[in-house]
Amino acid sequence: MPRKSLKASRSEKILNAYADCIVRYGLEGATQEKIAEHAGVKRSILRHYLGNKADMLNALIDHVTGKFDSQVQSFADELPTTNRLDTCLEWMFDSEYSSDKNATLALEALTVCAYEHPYAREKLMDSTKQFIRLIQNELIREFPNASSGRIFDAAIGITGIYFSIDSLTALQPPSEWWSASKRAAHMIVHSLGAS
Amino acid sequence: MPRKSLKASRSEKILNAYADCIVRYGLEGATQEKIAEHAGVKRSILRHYLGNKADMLNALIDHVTGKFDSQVQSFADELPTTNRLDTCLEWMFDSEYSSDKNATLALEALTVCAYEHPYAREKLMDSTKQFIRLIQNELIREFPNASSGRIFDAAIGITGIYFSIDSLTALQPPSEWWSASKRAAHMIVHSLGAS
DNA sequence: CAATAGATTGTCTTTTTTGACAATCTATTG
DNA sequence: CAATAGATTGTCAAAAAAGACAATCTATTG
Repeated sequence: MPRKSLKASRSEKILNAYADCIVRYGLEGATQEKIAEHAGVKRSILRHYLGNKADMLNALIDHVTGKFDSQVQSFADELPTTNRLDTCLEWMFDSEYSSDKNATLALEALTVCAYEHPYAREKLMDSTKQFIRLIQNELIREFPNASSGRIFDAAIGITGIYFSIDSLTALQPPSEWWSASKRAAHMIVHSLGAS
Repeated sequence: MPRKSLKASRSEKILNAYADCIVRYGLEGATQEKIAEHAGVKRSILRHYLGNKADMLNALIDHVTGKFDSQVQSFADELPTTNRLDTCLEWMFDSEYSSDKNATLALEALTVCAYEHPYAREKLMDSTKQFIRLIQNELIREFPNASSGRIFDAAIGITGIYFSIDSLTALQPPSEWWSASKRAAHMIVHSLGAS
């Protein structure tokens, strides 16, 4: 009888706009006005679909972490059977291969609310761990004889380099910083081989 | 005849409070009210000493980058003559040795305004470069025969690992992540030695 | 077509944040 | 002590942001 709900698609569009805004203006700089403008809808719509400010933030946390997680998952699924580790680093540190860099940036932008927001802290931590685990798995596959400790250290290092150069995007670093980051990640990999 | 100005000391105190606030609440979440409360002064004082919102932001940019730069400088100055590189990594990745971690965190919190604020972008870029250069210098001292390219790659990697684990502070990562980061940095160093 | 449930728009109020400035207090020096 | 220049406080107005809700429009189905 009624008309079919647009809640799913509208919420998706709004939350994507929200994520874009926190990357550009910061978490508290992402006002409802700006979000609505980015999403191309009226501000009243935000409330209609996502509730008040606190509700929206919770939805955003789920959205951003969920999006990141699924991207990590498909990233892993699409890795080839051979040369996986090199391909992995290639994709991570080459902008041309990036499906949607904003997922990582939004994740980082959210961390500022972790102090006051335990739920955000947990989810962000989980997503971070999952990404580290992805790197761990690829390292294990390549170096089955390396100790789990060294594998973990390497995974933390490579992940850190990636997060770092990614968050530096706002400063518009020269492209050499990206290639240097990639080579630094390779250094860690080689160090694993020379155990 | 007049009374002596407190501008320097008051501005310092206020800007430190401002920096603390952007670390905790984000750049746009750091309202004048909160800054004043953290600094233990009335809000009117902020305007008296530092002008309006835009003026305060500019002052903050100078303050944060200046503080970071001077800490990097004294960090370099205090390094011993022997075993410099190891000590360097020790200080970077051990919370007990950290003089004031907030300097790096404030730097990172400021990057969100780099999109709209070219002046901030420049200064943040300069500070980042200076830090990278510090690492480069220590690497060169330890590995004078390594190519400058590999030195740079390693410096970018180590710096990235540091910035990354530092910014993860908000998520309260286990202390093992810090030690793992340190060992990852060492992996890069060792990789330089095995050229 | 008629009824329903949801979509969309518009407007108003309340709260938060910032801006502006007057008024008062206090240290310093001649 | 008296005058000065700066410190400090307090108050009000403007603007920005969020909250609330009524009114209207529209797709869907019996």
